[in-house]
Amino acid sequence: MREGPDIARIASLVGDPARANMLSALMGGTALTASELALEAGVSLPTASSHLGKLMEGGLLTLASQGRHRYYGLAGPQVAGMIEAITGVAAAVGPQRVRPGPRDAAMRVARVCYDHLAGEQAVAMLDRLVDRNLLVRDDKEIGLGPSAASHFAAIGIDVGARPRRPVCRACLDWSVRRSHLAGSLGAAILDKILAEKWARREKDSRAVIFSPPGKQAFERVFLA
Amino acid sequence: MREGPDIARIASLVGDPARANMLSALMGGTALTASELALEAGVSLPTASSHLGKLMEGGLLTLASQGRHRYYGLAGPQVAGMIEAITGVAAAVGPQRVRPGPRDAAMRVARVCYDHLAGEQAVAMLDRLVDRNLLVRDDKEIGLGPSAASHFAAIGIDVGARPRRPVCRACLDWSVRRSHLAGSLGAAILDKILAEKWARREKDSRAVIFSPPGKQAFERVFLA
DNA sequence: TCAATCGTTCGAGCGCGGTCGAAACGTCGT
DNA sequence: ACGACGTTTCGACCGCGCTCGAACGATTGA
Repeated sequence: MREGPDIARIASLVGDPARANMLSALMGGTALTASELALEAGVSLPTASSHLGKLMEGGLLTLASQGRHRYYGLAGPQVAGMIEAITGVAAAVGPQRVRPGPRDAAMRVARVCYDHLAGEQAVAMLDRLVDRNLLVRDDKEIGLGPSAASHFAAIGIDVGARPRRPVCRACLDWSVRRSHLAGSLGAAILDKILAEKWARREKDSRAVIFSPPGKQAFERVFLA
Repeated sequence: MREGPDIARIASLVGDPARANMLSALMGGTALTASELALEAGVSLPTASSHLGKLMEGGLLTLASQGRHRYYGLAGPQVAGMIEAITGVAAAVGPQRVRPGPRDAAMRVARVCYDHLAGEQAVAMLDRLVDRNLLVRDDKEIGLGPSAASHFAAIGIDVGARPRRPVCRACLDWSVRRSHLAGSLGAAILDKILAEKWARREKDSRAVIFSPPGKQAFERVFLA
């Protein structure tokens, strides 16, 4: 009998199919209402509410009440990272009769991870940004290079704009097994990609689909 | 209803207290027998056997039969990483009435992570090895510096000895939130620390306790 | 103030899965 | 060959927790 952090308690929260579906849905990064999550999980509203209560009590979710709507979101990057880690094991261990359908292929190329871009494109982007010395890596921590502020400002991203959270952060990619860029800069870049309509989000999925011209624009700006 | 990797299936495996205890025990890195794991989890032998069967079926464990003993071990680093991630969330989210007892403090300083050293000491060690250019970091991947082979050979570690797995690898530390050194070199260093009796393993725990002279020796060799 | 919508709480049903004792199986000592 | 030990299988018990319908609470807009 060993003690320490109660890992079973956390894991069992994720272990219920309905709750797992809710958490997966929230990995999209946008906070959702109880009704939306009930639909997503395929359970009735009372059942969903009960699950949400448990996830809240477990500290995995945050709640923002706006009028009669109550928006649930992931509690933070650490929780998102855990979900990614579990997803990675599930994907590695369970290719049992689950062929990698077209949607999975799209997910591998580019997808939303909490609030930033993940997948092959995102990993390649971070590599290039480091190569170009716009970012400098030191372990999980990523710093801004000397010319970062002016460079990003030129494409409409103010790296000093959001004080609250670290500007850059590494986040491990479950499909590529290497890091991609998280943090407020990662979030801002995803915002830009969607705002410029370089890519659109697949309905009911985390997949991000680039249009052909959008892909070129993205590569010109971030993979050059 | 979303599909994709069956995260609930994996999480629910970890979600049972008995199985969680077994997995935590296996995070010590050494493979254990069914009886030992039953004792560790506080359940009867038949119950433990049932749990082990499920963990095997889920792909989280490997099995090595040696005579009438059957040794169970974690299936790989990815599984170990997932456990660490869950542990991190549990530790962050559940400081509810669980004060950081003396054992926890020791765990934070140095502990075994699968097969290598983790904790503050391990994080500091990786930092220093990189500073001294004995190792070079590139994302999760860590390479050997130019003088690495001769340096480590001088202290009795052959970095080319184990072909199977990557020599170096970064592993995220749940207490410090930065990376420490995994891979065969990480394992070899832990072996040396224990072989030289610089430190001993706490009974029934992952904690690694340095003796005062052992700590000095360790710091002279790896933190100089 | 009343109706409409969103969400939670209550109560009861019920099935899945954890639990253990007893027995069967397999391997190793002598 | 036999007995001892480690492990798995079988069968039965039992309770936790998921589930939903119905009722209650909350917030908004007319």
